Amino acid sequence: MAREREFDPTQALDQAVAMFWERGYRETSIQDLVDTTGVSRYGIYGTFGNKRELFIAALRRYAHVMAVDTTPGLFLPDAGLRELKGFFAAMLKRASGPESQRGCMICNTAIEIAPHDENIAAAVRGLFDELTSVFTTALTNAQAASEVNESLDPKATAELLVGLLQGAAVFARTGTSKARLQRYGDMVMTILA
Amino acid sequence: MAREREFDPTQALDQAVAMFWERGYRETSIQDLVDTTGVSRYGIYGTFGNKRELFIAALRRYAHVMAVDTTPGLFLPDAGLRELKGFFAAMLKRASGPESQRGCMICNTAIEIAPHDENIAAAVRGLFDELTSVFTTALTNAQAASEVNESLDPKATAELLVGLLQGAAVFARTGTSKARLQRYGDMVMTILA
DNA sequence: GCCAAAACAGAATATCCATTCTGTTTATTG
DNA sequence: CAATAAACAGAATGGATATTCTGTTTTGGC
Repeated sequence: MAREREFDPTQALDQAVAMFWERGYRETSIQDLVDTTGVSRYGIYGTFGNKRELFIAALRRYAHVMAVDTTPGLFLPDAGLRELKGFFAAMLKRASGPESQRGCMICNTAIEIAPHDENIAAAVRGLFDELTSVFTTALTNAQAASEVNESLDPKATAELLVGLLQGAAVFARTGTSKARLQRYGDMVMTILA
Repeated sequence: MAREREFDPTQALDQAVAMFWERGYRETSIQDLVDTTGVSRYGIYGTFGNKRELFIAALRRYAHVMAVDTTPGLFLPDAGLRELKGFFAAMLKRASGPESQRGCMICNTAIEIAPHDENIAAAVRGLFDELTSVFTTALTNAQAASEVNESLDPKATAELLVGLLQGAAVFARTGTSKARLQRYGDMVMTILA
């Protein structure tokens, strides 16, 4: 017995993800979100609480969409070199495309907010840990299949790969050329051989 | 024939570097700089122009101090694996210390400002290029001395190392443990062998 | 059709910020 | 010592921002 909501919260959240991802937290105002999503201030505050909570929801949504959208196979227990390659290829393809300047929202958040907000820092570390864990599994499987150099410690190598991914995200955000990013991706696979 | 300046511009710039490095551009106000440096608004605007110009001066100063302070030998034409190792060790030591949350000012700038300011993006790319060039020289020398795997392409490997350094900077900014950063540094050297 | 609950648009509030302006102080030059 | 050029402290300006508040509109149940 009330007026019904005029917007779809998930769609609005996705639009917020796009804005926060591209411009960062500080550079995205509530007014920007109102203008872009068409959602009223009332709707935003009523649905998401405040700007900080909306940002955290957007970060979670980003991580989830990224995991599911690109190479879902990587997150299965039998993932191997194929899925690892696919994941890096997908990330670098995105980093070479028209949305390249967005980089990686987790990386951007790590730099912009993590040092000033311990909760967000912990969330970012948690996301890095999850990725490390998934990479470790894939590397272990790949070594069992003799697809990856067996002298590499899987966990330490997984941590290195997460670092390499962050490096690529930084490069993407500065407008690094497609050729260079491609060379970078090739080198990542080379060191695993 | 006038009143003399009450502050040392270089010292003030170094204090500005510390603030911008730690908090970023947006989160550092002119008032913060006035309070911390003790320099009047008049002095800041008269000496450095405006906030953006001051930031660019601080970024240049940072890059210069970093190059000179840590492992100056790396920037000489006969640098080799020893200097490369020394540089990474120095960077990771800093990333493990009390100022770890600062990360790397170039990396922070790449994320926070480069996508919205093409001049700064170009400056950041230029700094990455310089580092890549220095790493390439060191890797070439190291290969000639059989200290580094000779099947690795020096330039592509140098670009990978710059990416690894950015990855470490991102980790540092999220409060990653000392042990993990140490393991990361060890892995970097492992892949060169 | 009427009422109450909830959503809407946008005004109001209280800060904060970069930059400029004003009046004052200081030191050098003549 | 007087004049002046430049530096200082801090007020003023103009604009932006997150959040709250107000008055209006909508809708489902009676």
